[in-house]
Amino acid sequence: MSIRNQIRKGSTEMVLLTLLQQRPMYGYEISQEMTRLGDGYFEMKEGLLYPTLHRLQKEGLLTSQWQETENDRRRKYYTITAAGRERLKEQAQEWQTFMGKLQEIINSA
Amino acid sequence: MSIRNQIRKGSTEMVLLTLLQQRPMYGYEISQEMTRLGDGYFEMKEGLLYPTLHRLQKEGLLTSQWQETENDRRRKYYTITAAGRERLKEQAQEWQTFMGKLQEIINSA
DNA sequence: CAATATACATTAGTAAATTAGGTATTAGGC
DNA sequence: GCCTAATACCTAATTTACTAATGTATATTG
Repeated sequence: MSIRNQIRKGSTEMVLLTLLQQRPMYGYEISQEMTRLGDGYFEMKEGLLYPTLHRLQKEGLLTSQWQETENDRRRKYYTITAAGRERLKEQAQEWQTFMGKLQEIINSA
Repeated sequence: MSIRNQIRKGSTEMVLLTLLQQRPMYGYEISQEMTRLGDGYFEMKEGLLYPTLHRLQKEGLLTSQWQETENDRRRKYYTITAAGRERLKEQAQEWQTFMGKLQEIINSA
Protein backbone atom coordinates (compact mmCIF):
# COMPACT_ATOMS: atom_id res chain seq x y z
CA MET A 1 0.00 0.00 0.00
CA SER A 2 1.25 3.48 -0.86
CA ILE A 3 2.40 5.79 1.92
CA ARG A 4 -0.41 8.18 1.13
CA ASN A 5 -3.07 5.51 1.32
CA GLN A 6 -1.63 4.19 4.53
CA ILE A 7 -1.62 7.63 6.11
CA ARG A 8 -5.17 8.40 5.08
CA LYS A 9 -6.46 5.34 6.91
CA GLY A 10 -8.52 6.14 9.91
CA SER A 11 -9.38 9.65 8.79
CA THR A 12 -12.35 8.63 6.65
CA GLU A 13 -14.95 8.90 9.37
CA MET A 14 -13.90 12.36 10.47
CA VAL A 15 -13.62 13.76 6.97
CA LEU A 16 -17.04 12.35 6.06
CA LEU A 17 -18.68 13.84 9.13
CA THR A 18 -16.99 17.19 8.57
CA LEU A 19 -18.29 17.43 5.01
CA LEU A 20 -21.80 16.52 6.05
CA GLN A 21 -21.75 19.03 8.85
CA GLN A 22 -21.42 21.78 6.25
CA ARG A 23 -24.47 20.61 4.31
CA PRO A 24 -26.35 17.42 3.38
CA MET A 25 -24.73 15.71 0.43
CA TYR A 26 -25.20 12.58 -1.66
CA GLY A 27 -22.65 9.86 -2.18
CA TYR A 28 -21.36 10.76 -5.59
CA GLU A 29 -21.09 14.39 -4.57
CA ILE A 30 -19.11 13.45 -1.46
CA SER A 31 -16.76 11.36 -3.53
CA GLN A 32 -16.06 14.31 -5.86
CA GLU A 33 -15.71 16.73 -2.99
CA MET A 34 -13.22 14.50 -1.18
CA THR A 35 -10.99 14.33 -4.21
CA ARG A 36 -11.26 18.06 -4.88
CA LEU A 37 -10.63 19.17 -1.30
CA GLY A 38 -7.50 17.24 -0.55
CA ASP A 39 -5.63 17.09 -3.88
CA GLY A 40 -6.13 13.33 -3.77
CA TYR A 41 -5.17 12.92 -0.14
CA PHE A 42 -8.74 12.13 0.81
CA GLU A 43 -9.84 10.28 -2.27
CA MET A 44 -12.30 7.60 -1.22
CA LYS A 45 -13.10 4.62 -3.40
CA GLU A 46 -16.75 3.72 -3.77
CA GLY A 47 -16.13 0.34 -2.19
CA LEU A 48 -15.23 2.19 0.99
CA LEU A 49 -17.52 5.21 0.73
CA TYR A 50 -20.88 3.48 0.47
CA PRO A 51 -20.31 0.87 3.16
CA THR A 52 -19.03 3.61 5.47
CA LEU A 53 -22.09 5.80 4.88
CA HIS A 54 -24.31 2.81 5.64
CA ARG A 55 -22.39 2.05 8.81
CA LEU A 56 -22.56 5.63 10.06
CA GLN A 57 -26.29 5.69 9.41
CA LYS A 58 -26.68 2.43 11.31
CA GLU A 59 -24.76 4.00 14.21
CA GLY A 60 -27.22 6.89 14.21
CA LEU A 61 -24.68 9.51 13.15
CA LEU A 62 -26.38 10.12 9.79
CA THR A 63 -29.85 9.93 8.30
CA SER A 64 -30.66 9.62 4.60
CA GLN A 65 -33.38 10.84 2.26
CA TRP A 66 -33.95 9.88 -1.38
CA GLN A 67 -34.50 12.78 -3.74
CA GLU A 68 -35.36 13.05 -7.41
CA THR A 69 -33.74 15.73 -9.53
CA GLU A 70 -35.48 17.51 -12.44
CA ASN A 71 -33.59 15.27 -14.88
CA ASP A 72 -34.77 12.07 -13.28
CA ARG A 73 -31.63 11.16 -11.35
CA ARG A 74 -32.14 9.59 -7.95
CA ARG A 75 -29.85 10.78 -5.21
CA LYS A 76 -29.60 9.68 -1.63
CA TYR A 77 -28.81 12.67 0.54
CA TYR A 78 -27.11 12.13 3.88
CA THR A 79 -27.69 14.48 6.80
CA ILE A 80 -25.66 14.57 9.99
CA THR A 81 -27.51 14.00 13.27
CA ALA A 82 -26.92 15.49 16.72
CA ALA A 83 -25.04 12.32 17.65
CA GLY A 84 -22.99 12.77 14.49
CA ARG A 85 -21.99 16.27 15.53
CA GLU A 86 -21.00 14.99 18.93
CA ARG A 87 -18.86 12.29 17.39
CA LEU A 88 -17.27 14.80 15.06
CA LYS A 89 -16.32 17.02 17.97
CA GLU A 90 -14.60 14.08 19.66
CA GLN A 91 -12.85 13.04 16.47
CA ALA A 92 -11.57 16.52 15.70
CA GLN A 93 -10.31 16.88 19.26
CA GLU A 94 -8.50 13.56 19.15
CA TRP A 95 -6.98 14.36 15.77
CA GLN A 96 -5.72 17.68 17.06
CA THR A 97 -3.99 16.02 19.97
CA PHE A 98 -2.60 13.23 17.86
CA MET A 99 -1.22 15.63 15.26
CA GLY A 100 0.42 17.68 18.00
CA LYS A 101 2.14 14.60 19.38
CA LEU A 102 3.21 13.47 15.95
CA GLN A 103 4.59 16.91 15.19
CA GLU A 104 6.64 16.78 18.39
CA ILE A 105 8.06 13.44 17.37
CA ILE A 106 8.87 14.60 13.86
CA ASN A 107 10.52 17.76 15.16
CA SER A 108 12.56 15.89 17.75
CA ALA A 109 14.40 14.08 14.95
CA MET B 1 -12.55 0.42 17.81
CA SER B 2 -11.76 3.52 19.85
CA ILE B 3 -11.25 6.81 18.04
CA ARG B 4 -7.69 6.97 19.29
CA ASN B 5 -6.82 3.54 17.96
CA GLN B 6 -8.42 4.34 14.65
CA ILE B 7 -6.47 7.56 14.31
CA ARG B 8 -3.16 5.98 15.18
CA LYS B 9 -3.42 3.50 12.33
CA GLY B 10 -1.00 4.10 9.54
CA SER B 11 1.45 6.05 11.66
CA THR B 12 3.30 3.02 12.99
CA GLU B 13 5.97 2.88 10.34
CA MET B 14 6.86 6.55 10.57
CA VAL B 15 6.95 6.63 14.35
CA LEU B 16 9.13 3.50 14.43
CA LEU B 17 11.60 4.91 11.92
CA THR B 18 11.72 8.24 13.75
CA LEU B 19 12.59 6.59 17.05
CA LEU B 20 15.30 4.48 15.48
CA GLN B 21 16.77 7.48 13.71
CA GLN B 22 17.57 8.94 17.12
CA ARG B 23 19.43 5.84 18.29
CA PRO B 24 19.43 2.05 17.92
CA MET B 25 16.87 0.46 20.23
CA TYR B 26 15.53 -2.98 21.04
CA GLY B 27 11.91 -4.06 20.78
CA TYR B 28 10.87 -3.89 24.39
CA GLU B 29 12.54 -0.50 24.73
CA ILE B 30 10.70 0.80 21.68
CA SER B 31 7.43 -0.41 23.09
CA GLN B 32 8.04 1.48 26.35
CA GLU B 33 9.24 4.58 24.56
CA MET B 34 6.18 4.66 22.30
CA THR B 35 3.85 4.60 25.27
CA ARG B 36 5.87 7.20 27.16
CA LEU B 37 6.26 9.63 24.26
CA GLY B 38 2.69 9.92 23.17
CA ASP B 39 0.64 9.59 26.38
CA GLY B 40 -0.77 6.41 24.94
CA TYR B 41 -1.41 7.81 21.49
CA PHE B 42 1.34 5.69 20.01
CA GLU B 43 1.04 2.60 22.14
CA MET B 44 1.96 -0.39 20.01
CA LYS B 45 0.95 -3.93 20.89
CA GLU B 46 3.65 -6.57 20.61
CA GLY B 47 1.64 -8.43 18.00
CA LEU B 48 2.10 -5.42 15.76
CA LEU B 49 5.53 -4.24 16.87
CA TYR B 50 7.58 -7.37 16.23
CA PRO B 51 6.07 -8.29 12.86
CA THR B 52 6.55 -4.67 11.75
CA LEU B 53 10.21 -4.63 12.82
CA HIS B 54 10.77 -7.86 10.88
CA ARG B 55 9.04 -6.45 7.82
CA LEU B 56 11.08 -3.25 7.88
CA GLN B 57 14.27 -5.25 8.21
CA LYS B 58 13.23 -7.42 5.27
CA GLU B 59 12.63 -4.25 3.26
CA GLY B 60 16.16 -3.14 4.06
CA LEU B 61 15.11 -0.15 6.17
CA LEU B 62 16.54 -1.63 9.39
CA THR B 63 19.30 -3.99 10.44
CA SER B 64 19.47 -5.90 13.72
CA GLN B 65 22.18 -7.07 16.13
CA TRP B 66 21.81 -9.33 19.15
CA GLN B 67 23.43 -8.09 22.34
CA GLU B 68 23.90 -9.56 25.79
CA THR B 69 23.56 -7.36 28.88
CA GLU B 70 25.52 -7.78 32.10
CA ASN B 71 22.55 -9.50 33.73
CA ASP B 72 22.23 -12.08 30.98
CA ARG B 73 19.30 -10.61 29.09
CA ARG B 74 19.41 -10.94 25.33
CA ARG B 75 18.28 -7.93 23.36
CA LYS B 76 17.94 -7.46 19.63
CA TYR B 77 18.93 -3.93 18.72
CA TYR B 78 17.55 -2.39 15.54
CA THR B 79 19.51 0.21 13.58
CA ILE B 80 18.11 2.36 10.80
CA THR B 81 19.78 2.11 7.37
CA ALA B 82 20.33 4.77 4.72
CA ALA B 83 17.25 3.46 2.89
CA GLY B 84 15.37 3.74 6.18
CA ARG B 85 16.30 7.40 6.51
CA GLU B 86 15.16 8.00 2.95
CA ARG B 87 11.84 6.36 3.65
CA LEU B 88 11.45 8.37 6.83
CA LYS B 89 12.00 11.60 4.92
CA GLU B 90 9.23 10.65 2.49
CA GLN B 91 6.89 9.60 5.28
CA ALA B 92 7.42 12.77 7.29
CA GLN B 93 6.84 14.88 4.18
CA GLU B 94 3.62 13.06 3.35
CA TRP B 95 2.39 13.34 6.92
CA GLN B 96 3.10 17.06 6.95
CA THR B 97 1.05 17.59 3.81
CA PHE B 98 -1.75 15.35 5.00
CA MET B 99 -1.96 17.10 8.36
CA GLY B 100 -2.08 20.47 6.63
CA LYS B 101 -4.99 19.36 4.48
CA LEU B 102 -6.79 17.84 7.43
CA GLN B 103 -6.31 21.01 9.42
CA GLU B 104 -7.87 23.02 6.60
CA ILE B 105 -10.85 20.72 6.57
CA ILE B 106 -11.27 20.88 10.33
CA ASN B 107 -11.00 24.67 10.32
CA SER B 108 -13.47 25.04 7.48
CA ALA B 109 -16.21 23.57 9.68
C1' DC C 1 -25.23 5.83 -31.35
C1' DA C 2 -21.13 5.15 -28.78
C1' DA C 3 -18.48 6.89 -25.09
C1' DT C 4 -18.42 9.28 -20.93
C1' DA C 5 -20.43 10.94 -16.78
C1' DT C 6 -23.74 10.45 -13.15
C1' DA C 7 -25.46 7.69 -9.33
C1' DC C 8 -26.29 3.84 -6.62
C1' DA C 9 -24.31 -0.55 -4.81
C1' DT C 10 -21.89 -5.32 -3.73
C1' DT C 11 -18.28 -9.00 -3.67
C1' DA C 12 -13.65 -10.90 -3.35
C1' DG C 13 -9.26 -10.28 -1.90
C1' DT C 14 -5.42 -7.86 0.68
C1' DA C 15 -3.02 -5.51 4.37
C1' DA C 16 -2.72 -3.85 8.98
C1' DA C 17 -4.09 -4.21 13.31
C1' DT C 18 -5.94 -6.57 17.65
C1' DT C 19 -6.43 -10.49 20.67
C1' DA C 20 -4.56 -14.03 22.74
C1' DG C 21 -1.48 -16.81 23.46
C1' DG C 22 3.75 -19.00 24.13
C1' DT C 23 8.86 -19.29 25.92
C1' DA C 24 12.47 -17.96 28.99
C1' DT C 25 14.91 -15.29 32.43
C1' DT C 26 15.32 -11.79 36.33
C1' DA C 27 13.82 -8.96 40.28
C1' DG C 28 11.28 -8.13 44.30
C1' DG C 29 8.09 -9.15 48.10
C1' DC C 30 6.68 -12.29 51.62
C1' DG D 1 12.17 -20.95 48.64
C1' DC D 2 8.01 -19.45 46.14
C1' DC D 3 4.93 -16.39 43.78
C1' DT D 4 4.08 -12.38 41.08
C1' DA D 5 5.54 -8.85 38.14
C1' DA D 6 8.73 -7.23 34.94
C1' DT D 7 11.88 -7.95 31.13
C1' DA D 8 12.48 -9.69 26.50
C1' DC D 9 11.62 -12.22 22.53
C1' DC D 10 7.99 -14.16 19.37
C1' DT D 11 3.71 -16.30 16.59
C1' DA D 12 -1.11 -17.70 15.22
C1' DA D 13 -5.95 -16.65 14.71
C1' DT D 14 -9.14 -13.34 13.98
C1' DT D 15 -11.10 -8.77 12.87
C1' DT D 16 -11.25 -4.49 10.44
C1' DA D 17 -10.36 -1.16 6.85
C1' DC D 18 -9.31 -0.71 2.58
C1' DT D 19 -8.64 -1.66 -2.66
C1' DA D 20 -9.88 -3.76 -6.98
C1' DA D 21 -13.19 -5.30 -9.71
C1' DT D 22 -17.72 -5.52 -11.01
C1' DG D 23 -22.74 -4.63 -11.72
C1' DT D 24 -27.04 -1.89 -12.73
C1' DA D 25 -29.35 2.03 -14.64
C1' DT D 26 -30.00 6.59 -16.69
C1' DA D 27 -28.35 11.18 -18.83
C1' DT D 28 -25.28 13.87 -21.55
C1' DT D 29 -22.20 14.90 -25.20
C1' DG D 30 -19.79 14.59 -29.53
